[in-house]
Amino acid sequence: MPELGVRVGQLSSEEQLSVIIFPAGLEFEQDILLFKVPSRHGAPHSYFKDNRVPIRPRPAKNRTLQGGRHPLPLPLQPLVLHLNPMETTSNLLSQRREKAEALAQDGINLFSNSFTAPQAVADILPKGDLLQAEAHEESGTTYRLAGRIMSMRKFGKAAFFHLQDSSGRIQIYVRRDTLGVETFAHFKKWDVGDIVGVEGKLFKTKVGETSIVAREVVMISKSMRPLPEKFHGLTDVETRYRQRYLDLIVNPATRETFQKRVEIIRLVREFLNNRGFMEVETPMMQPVPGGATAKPFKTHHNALGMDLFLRIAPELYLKRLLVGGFERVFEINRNFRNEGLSTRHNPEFTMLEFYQAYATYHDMMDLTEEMISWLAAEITGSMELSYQGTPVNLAPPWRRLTMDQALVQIGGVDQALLNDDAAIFALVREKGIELQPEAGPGKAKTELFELLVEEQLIDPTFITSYPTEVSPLARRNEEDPTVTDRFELFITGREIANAFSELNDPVDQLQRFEQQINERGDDEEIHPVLDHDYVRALEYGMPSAAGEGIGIDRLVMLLTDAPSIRDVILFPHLKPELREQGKEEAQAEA
RNA sequence: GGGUCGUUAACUCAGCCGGUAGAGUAUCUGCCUUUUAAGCAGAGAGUCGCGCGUUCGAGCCGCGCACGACCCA
Repeated sequence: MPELGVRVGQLSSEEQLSVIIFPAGLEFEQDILLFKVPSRHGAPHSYFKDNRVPIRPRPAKNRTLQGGRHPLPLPLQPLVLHLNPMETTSNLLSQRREKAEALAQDGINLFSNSFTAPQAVADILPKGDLLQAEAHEESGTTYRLAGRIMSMRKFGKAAFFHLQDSSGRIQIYVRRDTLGVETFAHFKKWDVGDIVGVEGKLFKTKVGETSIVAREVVMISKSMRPLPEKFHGLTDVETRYRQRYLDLIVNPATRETFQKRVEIIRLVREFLNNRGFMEVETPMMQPVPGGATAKPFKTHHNALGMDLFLRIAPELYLKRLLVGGFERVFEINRNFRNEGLSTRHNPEFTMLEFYQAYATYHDMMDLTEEMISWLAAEITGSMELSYQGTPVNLAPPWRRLTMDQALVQIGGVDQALLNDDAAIFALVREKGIELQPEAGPGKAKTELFELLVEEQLIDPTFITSYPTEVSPLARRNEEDPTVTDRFELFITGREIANAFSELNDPVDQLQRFEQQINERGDDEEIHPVLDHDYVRALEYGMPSAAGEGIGIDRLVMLLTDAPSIRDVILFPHLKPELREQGKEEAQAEA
């Protein structure tokens, strides 16, 4: 077996990178060449197509491969292969391109802008409507539809396809003797995935499917890529998240989920507007990230020469509006937290916050119960639903427990321990929870609650009387200052809402901010900075008030039975996938 | 951050003990004017995620990396 040398040669054309293969040590007069597409990874990839032995030269210009490793059955005589780039790159994409070019050469506009004002499929085909038309017979008015071809059954001189628009799907019947020979010939180059316009009358097929027999068909946008398979669809979750447009095209359930999401947010606005709340917009970029304890994203404003933070909560701005005299305000917008990702956490998520003057957290509980049970009925048609196989009953009234009651009744903690700080710390250690040294008994109780109780709260449950220690912005309870007038709402073991009677005593607020900073001051990532302006605002006087935050994404998950927050966010954050980028660029170059 | 699993044709997936990469759909060619997972006949299509190693030989074994899913922290 001869030794072989492989050398990366020069581009023989714009599209071909040639690789010269020659038996090492042999004299030869003619280059032996080989081909294939340049890779964007730097190293050209090539292989010897005839015998399928891969050769992978490195970017390093010359490299000798050991003979024994690569038993290439190369002839000792020089060999010249001429490979046509069109042949070697033949694939689905180029086939579509060729088809499109053929249509274009026949004068067909592949991206026509002239088919306007179509009707909606749903207007023609209301659900359950049985058409009056007799089978096999055209009747009624002419309809005009536009949408994407989702399936295609071609015959020699006729075809059926399904057209999908944002409202639904309808079958279209195409015949050569209706369209004319020329148009039908063009039509036969249409593919699943193309966006087209159709005009024609209704009829019923043999098996009774209401369809439209096309009198006219127009190409609106030629698709250059094949859609995922019709039967199994697109199931790869990574592709579904990265290429959400594809997911939306082929998976009706995805479309429904996001339609429901939009509807939920619309209904929330309606609910609050009807109760006199006004929607406001407060800064997403804040010089002092406040209103929650979380790691913020940092950015920089060049002209002002200052760092800004994407907000972790709108709370402090909304309460400034209470000071300003807007007595009922709400905001639905994104919050950003620079923390881990999970099935329940996305770095940006949508939060509803609302504030009502002259109200208490008890009013918020009533309002929340009413709003969410109403939403469920509107969206799912029932207050009893199933989340990931677990039945959940949202019908009011909802259970209300203090944290201590929940620890005893659900967590199985001995009532006697609750007023004994030492015993609580002992139990925490016994459960293997690690606490910061400065953590007090309130923090310890909260940790126990999260461990022992939280995930068992399936049906909606308000947990009240949160320790003051873990509630820096909430008003103290007037009878027991160690707890606050606060609740969190849990459904399916997850926190859905957090609300409290607002702290409006500027002296108390300043002290709590200072205490927070003393505890967290060394944590640069949390950036605890005292918001002096907020304290100043309180000094002017803020009405007594209650406020609440509801995680919209988690609420949508609940009402759409979505297992992951990524299923209810159109474009969830993913790490960039280099391989895909490479493919795209290679294709763009080709 | 740790563990488990996954990554093979455009899509959905097989691939045994390490021995020339397979199917269905999609695509292409031919036939086909009521089909609907249309049908019949034929054909083409692969960087087996990436890299290194072991081996005469790696989709398969080892190590590392990337991306994703789930669980844990």
